[in-house]
Amino acid sequence: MSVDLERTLLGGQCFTWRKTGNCYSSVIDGRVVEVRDERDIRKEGLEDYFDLSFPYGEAGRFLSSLSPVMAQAVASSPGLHILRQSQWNATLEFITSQNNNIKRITMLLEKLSAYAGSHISGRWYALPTREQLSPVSEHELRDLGFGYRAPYLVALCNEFAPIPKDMDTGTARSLLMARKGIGGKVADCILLFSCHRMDVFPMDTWMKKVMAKNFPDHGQDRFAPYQALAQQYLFEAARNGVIPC
DNA sequence: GGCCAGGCCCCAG
DNA sequence: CTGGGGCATGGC
Repeated sequence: MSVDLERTLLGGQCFTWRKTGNCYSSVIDGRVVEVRDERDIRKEGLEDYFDLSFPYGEAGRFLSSLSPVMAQAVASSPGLHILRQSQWNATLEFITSQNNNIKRITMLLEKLSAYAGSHISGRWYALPTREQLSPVSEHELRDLGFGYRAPYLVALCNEFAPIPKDMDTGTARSLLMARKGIGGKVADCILLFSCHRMDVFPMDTWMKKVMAKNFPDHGQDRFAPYQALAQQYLFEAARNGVIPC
C-alpha cells in the first residue's frame, strides 16, 4: 500500500506542508522538498521521515480484528503513515495547536517562520530553530497572533531538552508535561510524531467524542501495542465522517 | 453572533 | 485526584 500523502501530510500531524495541484511541498532540514508519489519520497531521501519501513499492513490487520468500527476506520485510510519529525519542530507545532484549528495553526506557524526562521527560497521559510526563537519576546509572539500560547513558547526556549531514544514513554511523558503549556495531549502528540511512540493515545476533542460514542466500555489499552495507530485511524475516520462521533 | 478548534493552567473541593 | 472557569484568536 502506497503512502496516502493527503492524509499523512495534511491531516494534523504536521502543519508545514502545502499542496499545489498534486504536489506536496515543505521545508525539511533546511531545504524545500516536493513530493508527488513514493518515487519522489525516495528521490528526496525521505524514506525515514515517511516511515516507509514500518509494518502498517500487519498492524492494520491486527487492529481491524479488534472491532468492526476499527476495521472501518483502518479501511478508510489504508495509506496513512506516522511521520518522523524533529522533536523541536513537533514541540513548536503542538504547543501552537492547543485549543486551535488546523487552518489557523498552519497560518500561525507560517507567520512565525517568516518572522524568525531562515529564508530558504521564494515564499519558503523554515520553522525557527531554538536559537532563532530565543530572542523573540512574548509581546512579539502575541502580535503574531499566538495569544496565551506566547509565554509557553518563550518558556520552551529555556526548557527544551530532547527526549532520549531509550527513555520509557511514561517517564518521557512526565518530563514533557513538566514544561509550561504542555499537557497530556500535546505530550502524546510530540511522543508520537517525533519519537514514534506507538503506546500513546492523544485525546483531543474529536477523540473524546469518538471513544464515548464507539467504545464506551473500553480504554485505549484495548488497542495495544498499536494504540497510537488506532488513534490516528479513528481520528481520520471521525473527521471524514466515516464513523459516528 | 455564538460555538468551536488536535488544551492547558490554576484553583477549589 | 477530579471538575470547571478562564484564556486569545479567527473560521464557520
